Amino acid sequence: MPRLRNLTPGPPPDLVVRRLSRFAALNESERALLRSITVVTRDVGPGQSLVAEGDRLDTPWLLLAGWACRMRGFPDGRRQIFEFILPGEMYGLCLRPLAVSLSTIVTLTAATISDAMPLREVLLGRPQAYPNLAAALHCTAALDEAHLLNQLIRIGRQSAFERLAHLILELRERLSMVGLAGADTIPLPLTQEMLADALGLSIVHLNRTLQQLRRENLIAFKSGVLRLIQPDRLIEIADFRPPQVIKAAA
Amino acid sequence: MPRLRNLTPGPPPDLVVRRLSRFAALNESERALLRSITVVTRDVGPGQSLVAEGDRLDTPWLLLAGWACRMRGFPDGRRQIFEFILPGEMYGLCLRPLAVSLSTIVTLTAATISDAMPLREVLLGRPQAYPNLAAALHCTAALDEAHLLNQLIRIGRQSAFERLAHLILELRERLSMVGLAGADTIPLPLTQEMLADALGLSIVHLNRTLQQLRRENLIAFKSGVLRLIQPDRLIEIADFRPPQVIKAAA
DNA sequence: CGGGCTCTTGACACCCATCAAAGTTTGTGG
DNA sequence: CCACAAACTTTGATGGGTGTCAAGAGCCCG
Repeated sequence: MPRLRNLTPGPPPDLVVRRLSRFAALNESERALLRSITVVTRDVGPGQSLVAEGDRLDTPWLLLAGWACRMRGFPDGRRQIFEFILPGEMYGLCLRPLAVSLSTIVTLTAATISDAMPLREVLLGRPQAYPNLAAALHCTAALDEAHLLNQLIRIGRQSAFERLAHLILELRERLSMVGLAGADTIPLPLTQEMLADALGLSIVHLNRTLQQLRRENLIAFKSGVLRLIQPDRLIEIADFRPPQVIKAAA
Repeated sequence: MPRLRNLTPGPPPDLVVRRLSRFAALNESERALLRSITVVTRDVGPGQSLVAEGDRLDTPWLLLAGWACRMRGFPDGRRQIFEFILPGEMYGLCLRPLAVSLSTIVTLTAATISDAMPLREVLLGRPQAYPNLAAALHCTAALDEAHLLNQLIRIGRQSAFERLAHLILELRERLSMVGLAGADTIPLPLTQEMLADALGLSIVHLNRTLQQLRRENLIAFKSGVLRLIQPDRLIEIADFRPPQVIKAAA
């Protein structure tokens, strides 16, 4: 059980509403539905499995606080993190009937989750009753896929230096959607091992790459807070392009 | 325009029916619907773009013959292939409304395609009229996702040797679903550059890795046909596990 | 105050990319 | 049908990016 600072503490604000509002303007009943979901919450420690490979994907969940990831492990201990799940994001939602999870979902830090079953009803049962919410949920699904492709690009065709820069920029963008990113600063409550497992690098090399970014005065990273000193240069280095997920018309 | 042998020629048999029948037992009207789709076809040369990044994903297509891929390119010429699209498989199907393609789809060989718009109707309009077909289509979507995760595992955490073995096994499994794989042989109409772009390797290194597999008497590969000499050893080397996509109940 | 984790550093080996050039196959046109 | 050109494959040499091993330093928690 790794020790981890919990850097997204405090009363869970309207992270989810704030995030989904980026995709579509939600009306009052839609916001109320979302808030009703986040009333009952559950706290989970770090390193806990939330969904196992093979589990039925019949219940969506909201991650209200803390970080998690989708991953898969090898028999020999290697593991690959497919994508991070950030505060305010959703997991376990799949519109296909009888869908089964192809990956394990585990918390990386202490976390707070809540059952979001009503959102499944919204999408499958009566989307027309919550049109904007349905559109927003579709957008988040599209973003998920975009993040997976980003991962492939990073790992397949970028150097360690480029990879790390690219991931940092993606995390900044996603955190800013829920209001957790400062002007040039983001919370990053991950160990270097977790970053390495996501980027397909060894721990040692990730550490050196991190230092290279520091040495070139591109970032600062201390006690779970990362500062982007020259975001524009990072964008250039990583060839970072924000995803083309179109905001659905109202 | 690369020169490429077209190794999946001849009259397009019931590839699609055969493949989807693996996932659910199709009734006669479902099979008839599928066959009606494949009557009107279009031939496309190699290297042709079928879907561009940003295109609306409102029309599904069937690839009746030839190979294609989903990919993304860098400004400097690097490119990453996300997944191959094999004969009998589908592309451009997305159930989300207003969905937009996040990748480019291009043919790798000469190919034959057909418009599969009716399948979209089946899923969105009246799935209960074609229950088995709908279930089968959901399975193919799940498989697609499994292949993406396979890619990430390969590229992120496997050596070149393991990667290539793993990809070969995945291709064998997929080709056998449409009846294109022999007992221990599969068609592989790809240049080494294409394989390299999929596996995140350089052409030269892919070539050497291929030779290593040959030298260790694991495969033979000549003029577009690959023979798996010791499939079991390949499975061991690559830690290959067939996807957990459950066959939906009838 | 002690014991795990985590981060950092150094040394070293090897996997893989790059550059360059020769060899081979395939398709095309005369 | 042959000859040529283009694309593809193979090979060698070399350098650099990353992984591995090992050990020490820092940090947080009990």
